[in-house]
Amino acid sequence: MHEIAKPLRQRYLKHQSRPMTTLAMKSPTHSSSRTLGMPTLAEVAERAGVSTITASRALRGVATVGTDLADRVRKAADELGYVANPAARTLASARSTSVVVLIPSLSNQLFIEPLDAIHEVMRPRGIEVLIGDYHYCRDEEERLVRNYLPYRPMGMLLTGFDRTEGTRHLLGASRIPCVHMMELSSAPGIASVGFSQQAAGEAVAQHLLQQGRKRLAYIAAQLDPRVMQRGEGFRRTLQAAGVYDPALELLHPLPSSIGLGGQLFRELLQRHPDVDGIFFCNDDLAQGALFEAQRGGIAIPGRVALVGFNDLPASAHTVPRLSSIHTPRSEVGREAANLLLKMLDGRPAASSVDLGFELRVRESS
Amino acid sequence: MHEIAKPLRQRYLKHQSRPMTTLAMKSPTHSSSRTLGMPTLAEVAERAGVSTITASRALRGVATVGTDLADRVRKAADELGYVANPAARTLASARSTSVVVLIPSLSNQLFIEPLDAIHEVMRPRGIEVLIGDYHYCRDEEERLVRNYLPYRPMGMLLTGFDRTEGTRHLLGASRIPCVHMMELSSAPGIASVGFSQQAAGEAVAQHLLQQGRKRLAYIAAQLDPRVMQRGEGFRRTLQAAGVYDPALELLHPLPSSIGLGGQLFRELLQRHPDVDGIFFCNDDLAQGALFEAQRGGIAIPGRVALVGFNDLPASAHTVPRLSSIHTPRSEVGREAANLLLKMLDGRPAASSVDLGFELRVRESS
DNA sequence: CTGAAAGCGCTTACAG
DNA sequence: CTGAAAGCGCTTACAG
Repeated sequence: MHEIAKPLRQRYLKHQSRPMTTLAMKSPTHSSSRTLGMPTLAEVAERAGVSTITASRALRGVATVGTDLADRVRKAADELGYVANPAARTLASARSTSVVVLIPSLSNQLFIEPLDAIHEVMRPRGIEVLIGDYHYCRDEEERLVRNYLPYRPMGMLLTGFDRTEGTRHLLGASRIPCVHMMELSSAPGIASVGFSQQAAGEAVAQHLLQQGRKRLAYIAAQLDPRVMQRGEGFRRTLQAAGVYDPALELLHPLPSSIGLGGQLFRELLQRHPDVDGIFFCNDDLAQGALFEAQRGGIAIPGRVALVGFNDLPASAHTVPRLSSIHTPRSEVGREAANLLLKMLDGRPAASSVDLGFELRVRESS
Repeated sequence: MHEIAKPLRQRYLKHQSRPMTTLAMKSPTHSSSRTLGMPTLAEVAERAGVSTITASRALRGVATVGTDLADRVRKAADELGYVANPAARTLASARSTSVVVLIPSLSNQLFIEPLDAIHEVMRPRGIEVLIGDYHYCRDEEERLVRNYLPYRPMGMLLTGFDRTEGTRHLLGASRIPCVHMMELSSAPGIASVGFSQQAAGEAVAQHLLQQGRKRLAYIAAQLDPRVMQRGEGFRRTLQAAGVYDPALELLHPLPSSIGLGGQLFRELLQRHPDVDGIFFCNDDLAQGALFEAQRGGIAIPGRVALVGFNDLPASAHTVPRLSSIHTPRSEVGREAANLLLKMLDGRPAASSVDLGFELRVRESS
């Protein structure tokens, strides 16, 4: 379609034909493609009657500039609608204003909330956030790190600790400050914000045990490190209580979903009709089980108690309402971002922030 | 402007005075804070025994470089682990490799899918995507545009057409190629990828009418332009059928949610017990109504038929399964990204891509 | 096909 | 407190 291609070409010509208007006396010969027609620092400086360095300092709020001069510069910048060119700034200062966030999946609602929260703290500070989705693949994470490193991000926000040696090495060599989200590390010098996945699994097991349940199952999907840690906590508690049965662990590698939850629930009950309590690694699985139970006339929690994880929005509303572990996902993002900012400022900061979790017992258990 | 010309000329002299030494003997005095310790193009060029321009061209795949030379350069770059400095590249070429995506809300699941799809097409091409969440606020969108413009993005992906005069003006003056998502425009020169929101509303009304329903309501929240367009299509069809009753429109300004859906459903039935069909502007509202009906013993679709919008993941699984308009959200993102890429390449492209929608009749209607 | 020159728009480092 | 000089690491524009 010509109607698109044409305008683009014409636009380019337009640029060439109006160089003087904005840029006072810049030599017209090469103001075409290299110049962007935007006011530069030099123009601001000229208008304010100061040098470019002074203008630069005034605009950055460097204290050494006299208030009167600074005012003049700011006024000139305003009048011109000046905004600093980030590329020039980054090149000259060898310091970018971006932060990279690496998450296992953009399509998993779970990571949107921290991501959103990170945006909320970074954007108002003029920091861009570059997002990397590595699709739960460590090699892809390494590739992302390699691709983003040249951008010299001020810092990185990573998910968990499970990465390749290569990634670890790249990150270490780059000396870029990193904060790890969702899991906790006690290692000194490793910044992390999250909660204990294992303790959460233990809490669910204890709760179910207290309800007098004995045949307890774990249904999980995706099987990332955090899912396994939850399972570990659950398992240990059952073992300690002497009711652990490995046959009641149903682990599926596919992403968790409502549909998969229903399916795994059916399979489990078919094979082990005596199961009386199930812990799901994520609420969507549990919700699927809930719907499936309703269709099959299986009483919840009468015959089987169900407990989910993450407390997704629907869980407080299903029939029956789903018991779940509420996880502080937005808080993790916000605090991780704040922690990174503190580290960048050289301000004192805890290296490990445990935000905890909360078991919300509702109607399904 | 003299203070600009001067330094430049002098810089030129400096360049001349240390042309060959390039990096091998970089004066150690200033390799501290300004230099990043990463290999530069000049180092690659030196190692390959060519000029920096040739190295630059070879690495960018510019055809004019001899294959032998190009190979040498690539080899040198590999050995050095060279990656171009994006800031320098952007500054020199006045062309960035970023694309800005502006969405009304990051916390609304609806916009994650297009965003994800955009990432999937842009990232592999080395294009960064900068995300702007304007919280359904036009003024905030304008602020975002103002803040992102200096980054000189190659293009912008916008949501819908409802924006301030200021935003429109900024965008127009910047001449940055834009693609609009979710809604369609027939205006020439305006690129859009989406579907007809109004037609979708009409389709729901027709479906409900065909089921013999007569007292039809519209329950909506958030009330963004697309929600209103759906309502408009719904309303018109009811009017044409002579069954429109304005009292059966329940519009709520808060974000849509499951909880709100349940509440509005209850209110509506209380005030108008004879309602026999409801169209919800989003599935979460409809799901909330479904749960509420179940709790209140209201037969669905026996007493009231329910139809949602967007076909969110849970809708195919609820009891009863929810009828809904399936919208091509990922496709919108993917096609919008592809369209933008085509425009940037000057390749022919349709200016308006209608991806349609699909009414999925399940058990609730 | 290849390169010497010039420059992109800033900031750092050094003086005064 | 202010500024002249130098440079960040690339690419464009012009020659040959």
